[in-house]
Amino acid sequence: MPQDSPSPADQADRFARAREVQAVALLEDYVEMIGDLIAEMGEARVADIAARMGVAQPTATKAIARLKREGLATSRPYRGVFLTEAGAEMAERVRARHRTVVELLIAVGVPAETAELDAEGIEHHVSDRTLRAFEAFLAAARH
Amino acid sequence: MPQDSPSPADQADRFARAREVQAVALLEDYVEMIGDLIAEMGEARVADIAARMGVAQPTATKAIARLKREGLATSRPYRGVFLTEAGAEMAERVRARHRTVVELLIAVGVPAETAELDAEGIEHHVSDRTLRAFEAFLAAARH
DNA sequence: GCGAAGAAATAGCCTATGCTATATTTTTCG
DNA sequence: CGAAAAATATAGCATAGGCTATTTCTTCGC
Repeated sequence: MPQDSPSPADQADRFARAREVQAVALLEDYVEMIGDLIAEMGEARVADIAARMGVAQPTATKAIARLKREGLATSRPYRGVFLTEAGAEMAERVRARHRTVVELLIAVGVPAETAELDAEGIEHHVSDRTLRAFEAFLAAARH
Repeated sequence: MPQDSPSPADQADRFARAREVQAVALLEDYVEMIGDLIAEMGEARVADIAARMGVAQPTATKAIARLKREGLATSRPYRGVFLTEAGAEMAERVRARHRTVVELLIAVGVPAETAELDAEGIEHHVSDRTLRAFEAFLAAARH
């Protein structure tokens, strides 16, 4: 039997947090990818964004509209997509977190390929507190 | 520059997998919770399920309808909810995975409370391969 | 400079997951 | 036993995120 079963309210809070995280996860993925595309190719086109996200082009267009609504990106019709300052900041944070999660997984014995695959979903749920613990663990592991 | 940047197709596959995972995550959460409720209280009522999930009662009813559609649970109007064999099996698997994820997080230095909070979202993205790595790591850590 | 090709936007549809408000059924108790 | 209370179901709505089909705009090449 679990000796520390949480109260229903606590548990509800946990699920509520997981739901909130999930709501921003997509934004994070798009923002990071747009940052990648700009870094690699000089610009982020809707078609490339859609291809990398593995979605149809109108789906990407709709997501970009949401990014604009949330102040993370800008774009003009038939032109490329750009990140706002807030968007670029988010992209950098997400990229760093992704790297740390992959490294942590590898450090505890997950094969590199699997680590990449699982990190894509896991990273969004890694809180700042947990991220710091991961960094400390990795620093210690590196002596 | 990232020396191992994945092909757009590979990356799209990763996102596709993350999306699939997310689609079953809710089912897993409900099934696990229904299992908990039956174990603790002898039965799982819609109102209790809703309270623990932190959602309105009709939302829980709708989710239960989906569980029934997917062959994971059964129920009759105005009566409790029960798990099918498949549902019970899923509940056990999810519960074990949850425990392992929490333990792993704690083992790498995450505070217990934070571990519980983050595990709620992380667990769904932990593949079998990664779960086995976690178990091996924990076994080694315990000597 | 103009027509074809390509890229992006728009229209319209679907499912999942939330919600509130309201009906219905069951349970409880005076 | 019958009415009030509690539990559950249903109706109806919203948003997010998918899709295909179609329109509109830009770009390219002759």
